[in-house]
Amino acid sequence: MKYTTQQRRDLILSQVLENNHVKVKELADSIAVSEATVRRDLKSLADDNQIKLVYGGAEQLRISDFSFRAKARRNYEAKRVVGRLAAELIGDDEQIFIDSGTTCFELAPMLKRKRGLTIIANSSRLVLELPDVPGINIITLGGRYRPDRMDAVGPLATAALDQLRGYTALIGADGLSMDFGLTASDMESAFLFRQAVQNAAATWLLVDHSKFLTPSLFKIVDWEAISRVITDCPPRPEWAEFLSARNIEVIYPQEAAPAVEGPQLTETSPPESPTSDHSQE
Amino acid sequence: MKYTTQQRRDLILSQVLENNHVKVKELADSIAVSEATVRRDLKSLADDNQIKLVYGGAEQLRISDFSFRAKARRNYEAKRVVGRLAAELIGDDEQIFIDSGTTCFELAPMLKRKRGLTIIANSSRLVLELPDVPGINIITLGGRYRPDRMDAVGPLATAALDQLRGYTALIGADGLSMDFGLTASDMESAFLFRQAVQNAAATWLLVDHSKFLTPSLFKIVDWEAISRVITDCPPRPEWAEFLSARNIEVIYPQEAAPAVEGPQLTETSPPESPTSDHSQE
DNA sequence: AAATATGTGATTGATTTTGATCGAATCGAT
DNA sequence: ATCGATTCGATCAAAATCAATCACATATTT
Repeated sequence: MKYTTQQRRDLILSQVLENNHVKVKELADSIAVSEATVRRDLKSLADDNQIKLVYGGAEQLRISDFSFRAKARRNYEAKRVVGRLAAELIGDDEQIFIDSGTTCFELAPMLKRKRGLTIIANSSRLVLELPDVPGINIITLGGRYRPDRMDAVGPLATAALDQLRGYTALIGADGLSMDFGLTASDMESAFLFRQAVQNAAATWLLVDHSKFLTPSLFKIVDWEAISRVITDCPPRPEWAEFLSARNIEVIYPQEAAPAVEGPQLTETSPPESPTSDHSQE
Repeated sequence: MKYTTQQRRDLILSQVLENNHVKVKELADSIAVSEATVRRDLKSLADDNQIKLVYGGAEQLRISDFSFRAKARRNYEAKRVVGRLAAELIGDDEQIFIDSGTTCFELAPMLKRKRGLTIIANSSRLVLELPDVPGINIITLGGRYRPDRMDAVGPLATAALDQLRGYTALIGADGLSMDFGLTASDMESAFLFRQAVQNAAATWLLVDHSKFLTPSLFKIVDWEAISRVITDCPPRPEWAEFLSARNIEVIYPQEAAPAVEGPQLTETSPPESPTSDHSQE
């Protein structure tokens, strides 16, 4: 597999962020390029103040938004698949709320072609990622800003949300439980998203398959509030039955992998993703 | 499968937007056209500022706030001086509102040492620049987000501001006029800052000397609302008299030269002798 | 139908990136 | 401090990619 320079550097950067430390030798080995190239890449990243060079390799510079970036890299491809599916279901001239999690974050770049879209968000990181095109209106929620998560929560955020109705809420969840509903590991996010869902005209749940395994601490909402689940592979039979019994539509990729990026899906290795050749959906 | 040129370019563009980068080879392979054609398409898209070319392919272009940077560069040193002066006047455990202009922006990095500070802001740009230290609480105002200015305005912002009182408002202005008061070139900012000033316990005006010359279009507030003016050099006599008559405290660097056009103050401590022989401008 | 315009693919020379080599610098252990 | 083993940085040839050009096919206009 050959990468462009940018792709390779991006890959190296995520390696640095994931593990704190990388070695030139290991990188050269894992990406199948020469050590000279790896050194050039590391030098370039260091010049951009993205990493810090150390003897034998490199390590990350600051811990500031490490947690988010590390989280975002986890199941990255699965989240992208979910994001793309969700984007396809969003029409022009709609109003949507997007939560501040990493899954919904992947949705942002896919919205560049929409027109007349209104996006409500409490995450600065998401807003920065949103396209700056005339057709898209962005509404941010204020509130207590949390630098590590780059989002706003608290009474002010809730109050702002209370001024808004009729949108479609797109939320992720850290965990799912049949009897306890959607859960998050962060209390304030959970509270805010609950409010967002309650005011929404409809709510879609965006989760990758890993979320079906591990429930989290704080409840967001019950299953009654959910009208659609968008995920990256077909749910297990018991989940399919559970969701269908509650009249919740489940959406996942229809076995057609987009032509250009078939081999990318191997990272998380979801159950049988047939790498078909060029087939349009 | 045959595409028209436009269809092909749309397809390529969405590939670039969805994946972060694409390679010429893969695109040529996937769409079944020659690499020359793909390069022409990429070039065309790049000419339209839709993507960025990189060696081996293309990637989506990063959001750049060029306009903001260009503006911030103007009178940069003067703004830094004003920012530092203002920071020195802010005690621990205070609450301040900071406006979204470039002058107040320079204040942000100077607040690292403060403890228990609460900062209210409507500018993402500013919030990103604020130090991420435990002692500082940040409150953002939501509202209609303007990507070019990276701030939030409109009814939601005003409503959020109405929940807050008792803070000190630090605002800049694009222009000053003795009879018309503080003015801004942007209507929505002017409206929001007026609200901020009206709810504030005290208001400080942060301006560099150039603002005393040119009034702008939209009025923010009258001089009655201002309790302090922080600037980079002593005001001209008529302004000094005007401000003193209104009981407005004027603050400027002690060792600063009288108001002159052009020569910027040196970064740390300007020398007492303002007559640098090669005063070039 | 002829002429024109536009788009495509192949070729060629220029440019960029990569990999290998070698001396210099750095680290760890004696 | 000295030695041995890595690692680094610079240099250069090879490989990959790019930009320009030309010939040909297709669509559009006259």
